[in-house]
Amino acid sequence: MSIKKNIANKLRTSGLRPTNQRILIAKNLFERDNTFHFTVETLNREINKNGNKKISLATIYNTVEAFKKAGHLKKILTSNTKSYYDTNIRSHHHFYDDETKELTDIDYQKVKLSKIPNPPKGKKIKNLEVVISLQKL
Amino acid sequence: MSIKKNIANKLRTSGLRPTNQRILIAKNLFERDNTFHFTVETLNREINKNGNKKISLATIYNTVEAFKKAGHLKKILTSNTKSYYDTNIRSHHHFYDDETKELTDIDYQKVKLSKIPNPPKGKKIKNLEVVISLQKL
DNA sequence: AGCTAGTTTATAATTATTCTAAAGTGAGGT
DNA sequence: ACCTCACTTTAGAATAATTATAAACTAGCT
Repeated sequence: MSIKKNIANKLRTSGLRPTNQRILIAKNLFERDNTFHFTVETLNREINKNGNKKISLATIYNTVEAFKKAGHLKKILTSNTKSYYDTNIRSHHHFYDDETKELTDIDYQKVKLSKIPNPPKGKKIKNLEVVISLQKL
Repeated sequence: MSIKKNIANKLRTSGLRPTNQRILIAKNLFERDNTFHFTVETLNREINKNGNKKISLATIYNTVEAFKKAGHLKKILTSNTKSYYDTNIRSHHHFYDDETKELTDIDYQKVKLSKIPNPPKGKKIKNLEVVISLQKL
């Protein structure tokens, strides 16, 4: 099956109509060897770089949000004012370099929590993330 | 010594000239029984609520940033597009309720990490924070 | 092929933050 | 107490990130 058909099916099973824009964005996000950390801005740049037909920024915002809702993307915690997303949706942790604003994954097995608190009543834990902020030596 | 004098000295020793605005903001932030989680918006509302003379938003931004630099405030990690600050500067962790955008402290001893990664070379760890995102049961 | 609800688009609107440059003020010296 | 001046504050403009609007487009039916 072609990549395009493959992606289209993935979208369909997520309840998302496989439009050309969504397929193109999905191809850019998910057909990668490594996980991808991005903002709407960098994703847009990436798409244009590959010589594709330009996609409206609003569509990129909508699509990224739709992919997040469908569970294909995760929002990353930062102390920044713009939103970062991650194609790695497994529970995992990050280094965050405050100077360069660069995010890198931390290997899952490199962090071990021996104790975590109970959630407040009426709530359950949706996600647990460790962020280690870095600075120059 | 009066509260005002006390705050003025704290500011002076941080290299910040104790202006009326800074003293008023500091009073609102640090003369509390509990730690305070806030955004510039909520802080501004708080100040106005107490019947004080209005402070320019730009000043609040400047002051909060200056207090952060001086080590009196910490920026909190969220998946939000606006900046949250915390008057609790000790290393500690948070619950973050994605629906209500509410932040609460997690008792330091309620989280234990038994393993953390080495920082990348050339970098050292500035801060480590665990954020537990919550959702409705 | 035609219909329709879901999608995309350019653009406007909104929100959060930073910049600017003029007016105000704390603190040291007189 | 008064001067001076570097540091602050201020209103408003500028910028940046995101969301809303409403007209045009299109995937997936029949």
